[in-house]
Amino acid sequence: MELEQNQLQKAVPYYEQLQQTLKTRIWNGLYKPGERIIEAQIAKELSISRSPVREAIRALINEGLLVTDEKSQIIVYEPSILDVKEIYECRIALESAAVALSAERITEEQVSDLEKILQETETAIKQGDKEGLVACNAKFHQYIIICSGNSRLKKLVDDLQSLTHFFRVINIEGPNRGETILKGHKEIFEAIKKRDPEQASRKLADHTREDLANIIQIIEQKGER
Amino acid sequence: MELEQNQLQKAVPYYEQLQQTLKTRIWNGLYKPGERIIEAQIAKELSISRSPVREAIRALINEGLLVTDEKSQIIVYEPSILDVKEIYECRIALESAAVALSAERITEEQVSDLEKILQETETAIKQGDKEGLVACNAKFHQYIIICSGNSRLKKLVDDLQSLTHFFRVINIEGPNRGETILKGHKEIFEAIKKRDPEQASRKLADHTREDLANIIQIIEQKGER
DNA sequence: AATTTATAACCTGTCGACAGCCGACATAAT
DNA sequence: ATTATGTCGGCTGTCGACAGGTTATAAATT
Repeated sequence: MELEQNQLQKAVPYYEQLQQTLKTRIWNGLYKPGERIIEAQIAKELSISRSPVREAIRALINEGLLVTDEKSQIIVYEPSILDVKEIYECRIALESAAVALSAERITEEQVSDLEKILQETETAIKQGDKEGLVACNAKFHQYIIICSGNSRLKKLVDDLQSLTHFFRVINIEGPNRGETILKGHKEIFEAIKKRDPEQASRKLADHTREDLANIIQIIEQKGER
Repeated sequence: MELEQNQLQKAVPYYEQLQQTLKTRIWNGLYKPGERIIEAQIAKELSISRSPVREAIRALINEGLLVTDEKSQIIVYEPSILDVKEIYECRIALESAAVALSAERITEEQVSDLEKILQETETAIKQGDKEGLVACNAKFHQYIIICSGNSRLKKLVDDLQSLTHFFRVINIEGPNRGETILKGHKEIFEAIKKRDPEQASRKLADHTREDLANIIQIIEQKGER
């Protein structure tokens, strides 16, 4: 039967589950940016000991979603404009290199997978499905990295991913964002399909810089109110 | 008086000290690649409890110097040729982006700092000081990242740094390596000095690819014996 | 001798406890 | 009233202990 698991999985340790839990709590704004996080408090809330909580927190610090201040207190990551710029510079460095590799190495099958993602994106836009759009956006970028065939590159991008998530959510705000993003993706896709690393790389960098500009504008706009 | 410290420093926690200790042990080959590492064992050896050891190990896993296998056993990182290639692709992506930024943003003072590093390198070569050469090489690359002014970019490169260390040591083996490396660095330096991001980026990528080719050759050579 | 079974040794994930440090609040001194 | 002193509570870093799952070792069976 379909539901059957063909292989038992070892119990997922608390600290891993917790890492996921905390991550979504942060993403969903349950913990506010700048808010202090306390090991013992979370441990008590979930009726587990501090050890797994500690490990989960350490992992999230590595992901950048939590930050330690001078007094080794732990607070939730607070995006700043400077930081957005830095993160996007990193993404451009990593992803434009990745897409160049992908354009060289991608298989026919992967090309059609990519195309499928673009179609999904189109559907999401038509239905006004914002969450779906964010997901498709992430999926497109992620799949390109996978096609590069470099697992370390993928890991580096994934590490940035937790932070990028914030901005992806912001990024779909603004006039005609869905269409603009899709257009950018299509151009990147075409360059990959033509196996033109140089162009793919440039298109991706342009596209990402455009995202960045949009995000900054929205943040500044919000700040004014 | 001069010796007076104007500010007390908080004690460095065990887990941080230990992280450093373990790192150098791995670098120095005290723990062999592929060798298994056991929390309790290290804890006992150093007469501390498992908690700080655990945290140090987790940190090193993040750096890539330790790896968990399927049974969540912990073993020392084992460089492979595929891996070297992947890591160097990542370095090229990150560092060539960084050097482009540096060429745009570098200050006069930083330019002369960089030049000083090149002079040190020259001295190290003349004196046949291999360790000094490795250090200078690392210093040069690192300082370029700093000049880019992007702290996240720096962190990403630093993360790779722990692994890169292995290969830097290998890289100075081979005929005329010191001179070749220095020549590459000088070219990069000149491009930065001219504030030519495009050229700096290209020179760095070429230089790094050359390092990679050399490293691979040496590794393969060793394998044959 | 080869294979199975039964123990024993080991390791990781988790727990509860304690010490030292820091800040908050309260109380005392000028 | 303001500054100084003292106490309390909270939080992090560290400790030792235990449970459950694995692996290795030794005994038993064929």
